[in-house]
Amino acid sequence: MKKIKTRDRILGTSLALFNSLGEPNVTTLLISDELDISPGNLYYHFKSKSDIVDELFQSFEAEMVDLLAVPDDADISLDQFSFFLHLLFEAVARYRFLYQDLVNVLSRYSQLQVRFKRILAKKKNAFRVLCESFQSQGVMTISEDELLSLCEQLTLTACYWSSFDTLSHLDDRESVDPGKGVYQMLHLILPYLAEQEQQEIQLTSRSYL
Amino acid sequence: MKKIKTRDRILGTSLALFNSLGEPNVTTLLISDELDISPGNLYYHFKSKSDIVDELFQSFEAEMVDLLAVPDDADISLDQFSFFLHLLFEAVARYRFLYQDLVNVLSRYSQLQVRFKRILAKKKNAFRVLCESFQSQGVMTISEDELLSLCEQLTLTACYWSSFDTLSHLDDRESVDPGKGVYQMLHLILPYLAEQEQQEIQLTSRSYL
DNA sequence: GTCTATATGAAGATAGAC
DNA sequence: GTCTATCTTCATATAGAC
Repeated sequence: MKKIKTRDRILGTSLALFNSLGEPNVTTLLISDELDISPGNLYYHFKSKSDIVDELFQSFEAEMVDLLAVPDDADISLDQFSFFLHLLFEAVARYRFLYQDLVNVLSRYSQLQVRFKRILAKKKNAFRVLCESFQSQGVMTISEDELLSLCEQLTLTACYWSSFDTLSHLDDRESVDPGKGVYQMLHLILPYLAEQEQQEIQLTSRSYL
Repeated sequence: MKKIKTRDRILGTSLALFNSLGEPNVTTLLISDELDISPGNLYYHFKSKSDIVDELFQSFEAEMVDLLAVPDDADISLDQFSFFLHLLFEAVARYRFLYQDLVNVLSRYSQLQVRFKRILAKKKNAFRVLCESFQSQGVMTISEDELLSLCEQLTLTACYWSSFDTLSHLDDRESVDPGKGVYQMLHLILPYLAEQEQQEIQLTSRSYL
């Protein structure tokens, strides 16, 4: 029976509450209440609420940097791409409190702005690298203009899909299914794929619904 | 020299502040300060802050209902569609405070949830009707699955483009250019258009950048 | 209609005992 | 490490004079 450190319990509970209620609606009192510890105790471990947000963001950042380190020389298969999308949506969903009130969060924790933008740029770049890999394999045909627009669209969707999906069921905000997001993303690249791959994607993507 | 009623000045200034600073960051004190009136005066005209939000939402709702009343029997040209998108993005931009912190706003003003969802459904339906018009004119070819996915994507983009774009320049939040949003939207339908219309769209859409 | 003054309450944060 | 008690700040909102 391992005892989890209070510090880590605070982080875990904060993340869960942020995600389900929205970060601005979660007070330090609510966090400590949920953990059955005193507010004072919470402030013994973190000198401010923004320190909690900071540390959660750092985990998010680390996960994303790790995930988005896409090799730009290897040939990526569509299966690998789907898997990548799946991991991406799961990571975003795990930290969805950041995206749900993005403008608000970034304006109140302004030190996160630059770092968030950097992740966004990495994301867009990863999509570009992946699409270029598809192109060089002859699986994708697309003009430069359309490629830029597509990558922008993929990035937008990767950010906001889970928030958009949440709108459909604002009541229970606990569960998020990344499946539909992956489905949408695959359908974005679909028109630019070769005949055979289109059929392949249409089959596999359907399983995500 | 027409004198604008204080009540309307409150609405206008609130909207401007909400859009540029984010609704949660705008206090009633800030609004009255900006207007050089006393907080008490503000509360003479609106019994609570949520009444201001409510009334702004009502204007937004009215504009959207008006705009989204797309005739489902007429043939819509691509030019008309572009124009429609332009109006749509302008309307969304004018009330972008709603979208920037959507989850937060809808959770704190829960009476808006149902109404917002209704607008969202209308939006998606409008896109569907428009695409079906394109299909019946022989301008667009698309399968049922793809059409659903496309309409979802158009709706998502119509909601979040301006927030996404804002991320690129979080410093000056006053100006929003709907052009790039329209460009993205046109590129979403592009792959499903007939040869000739593709070229047409590529030309006109470029002018939006 | 508009003001000043003030009540109320909540959230973030600290001090000091155990 | 954890608690209780308390402080500060600030936002919403009201009362009553002009």
